[in-house]
Amino acid sequence: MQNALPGPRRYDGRIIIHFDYDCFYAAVFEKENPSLKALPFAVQQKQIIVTCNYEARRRGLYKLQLVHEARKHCPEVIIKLGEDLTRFRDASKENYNFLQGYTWSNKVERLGFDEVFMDMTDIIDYNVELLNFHHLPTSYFHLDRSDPTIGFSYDASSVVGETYPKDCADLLASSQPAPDDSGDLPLRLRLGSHLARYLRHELEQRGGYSATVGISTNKVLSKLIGNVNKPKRQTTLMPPYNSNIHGESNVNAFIDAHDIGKIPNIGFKTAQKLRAHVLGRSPGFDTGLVYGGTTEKVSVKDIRLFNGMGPTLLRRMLQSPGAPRDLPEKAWGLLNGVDDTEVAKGKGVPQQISMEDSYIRLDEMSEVVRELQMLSVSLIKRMRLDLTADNDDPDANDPLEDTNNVQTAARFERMSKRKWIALPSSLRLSTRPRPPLNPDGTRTRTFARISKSHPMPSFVFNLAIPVDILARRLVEEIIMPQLFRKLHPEKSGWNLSLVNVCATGMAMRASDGKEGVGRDIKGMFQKQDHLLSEWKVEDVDRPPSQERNEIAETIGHVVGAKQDLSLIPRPQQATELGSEDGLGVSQCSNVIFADDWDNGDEMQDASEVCKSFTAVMPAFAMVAHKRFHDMID
DNA sequence: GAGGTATAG
DNA sequence: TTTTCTATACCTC
Repeated sequence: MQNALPGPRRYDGRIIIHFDYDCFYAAVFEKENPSLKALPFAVQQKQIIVTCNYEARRRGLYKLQLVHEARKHCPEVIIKLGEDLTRFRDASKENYNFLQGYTWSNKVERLGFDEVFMDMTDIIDYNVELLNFHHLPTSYFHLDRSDPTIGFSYDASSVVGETYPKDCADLLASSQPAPDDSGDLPLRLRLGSHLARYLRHELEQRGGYSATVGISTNKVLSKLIGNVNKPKRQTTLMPPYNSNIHGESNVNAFIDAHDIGKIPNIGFKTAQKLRAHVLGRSPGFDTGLVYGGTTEKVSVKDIRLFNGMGPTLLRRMLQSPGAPRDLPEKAWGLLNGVDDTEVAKGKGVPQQISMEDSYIRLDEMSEVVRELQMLSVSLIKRMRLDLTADNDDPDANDPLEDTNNVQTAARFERMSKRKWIALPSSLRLSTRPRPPLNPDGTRTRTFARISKSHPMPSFVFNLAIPVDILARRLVEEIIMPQLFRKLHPEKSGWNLSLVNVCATGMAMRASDGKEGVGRDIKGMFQKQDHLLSEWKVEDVDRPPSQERNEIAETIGHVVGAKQDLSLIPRPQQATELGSEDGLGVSQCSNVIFADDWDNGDEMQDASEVCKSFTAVMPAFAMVAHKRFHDMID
């Protein structure tokens, strides 16, 4: 009588496994230094503890705690700085690739650095077909269709690991389809639990990462059910998934008990609207430091069974300009444990790459330039890492890092073998201005970002130029004059609490096998050097020649991009120009030039960099450089 | 595409 | 939501 609407239709034909690596950041450090495992250990970014191991949690520390509070509470705590995400990103990618190797469908999706969804439906179905129902306890799980020796032995007569509910009588109904759920869901979940246990074990053997795992039929259920037993445990959500004459479904029982704010994809805004409706007033939102502490408790059940609740009422509540069109339907599904979203297939390259830093005070031009330079260096390095592949083996992403500015012949050779597999079409600068104080002296806090975009200049795709040369050129020619200036037209008066640079709009490049345009990069560069001298006498705005287009394409020119300055600043060939007056070296960062990038161990001294740079700069670059100094001086 | 919001870890 | 450093999806223009 209370349940006005039947709820959205279930589809439980999939088996989805959700992995959540236990205190991932801490685990990465612990792998580097195993002695940390036995100690209370935490990872810090800025003034907060972003995660800590279970030894630290046992002593009362928790995620997102302020560092000084953590130290006060537990003076023995070991703390490491984790603002540079490189090691976490690398470990995450390694784990991801490892798990990806077990899927047949390539439906493997990463959520943040420490979570992975896998759709194992095809593997489970295959193994169900091969099952001998007379010998379930001595079954063999096949991980490979073509090689029957690859797999593991398991007991298919029972689920492995924890279950929800705890004391369910799985089983025995093994050969008979359960009357409450269509077909063989109990059996398939059981196989899912064994597959999960195996992968968890492999993950830990391989890389030392333990995981908390959930097994169910969709993303939201498998993610939530994993949380029931943490850490180093797995939990399977057991049937019945549909309510029947004997009682409520395990899905409703499980989901109903959650606070609305704990349901994935129901974020703060949506949760507040839902709370407001069942409370009949606006729910208090609390600015205290305790995370998730003081929001008023409204459970999924309170909302699901609220008078008149259903997609129609949700439409009235949640439909607003800017909101996703299908949010009401989605939300109604989530309240009922229904989630039809697919596990995304592995894409190979990210959609965007960004680097950012936050600041207590950043209000001077010269400091902004320095920070942007550092962020740009990191960004270009990451682009090289994540958006290029080895020419011979496009899948092998050997981490070629440029740890210094030296352009050695050996490094050049390795670089020449790399080619771009995707190109970002756009460069975006975002800032978070610290809000000015109100007339009454208070400060309205806002965390909104503002941003401007510009086409990504093709010169950043030149793999033969040291990263910080490219970064400096990017800052001087694009980021400062084109982007920063538009965000903050005044020379002073602003104060930034955050700066972010982002490469976005990845365009995949044809993986043209052996005949690829990028096969002879070295030769092309020489050809391009020749073009440089030709260019000097040309008007910069003149349309590029056909030949220049080919070169630009070779080293990664984006079709449609306006600027086509794909040039290599070769000191020997550059136009001799007078240096600018009144330039402080401090305003130019520490750029080191290779005299000859085929024999780059002989370096020019790092002093007088700005002077040297302008001296060797082609004419077109001078314009931008001059404008840059006009701006910051 | 450009700029913003919402959500996630 | 606020504290970090990201990433994705989706909205309007």
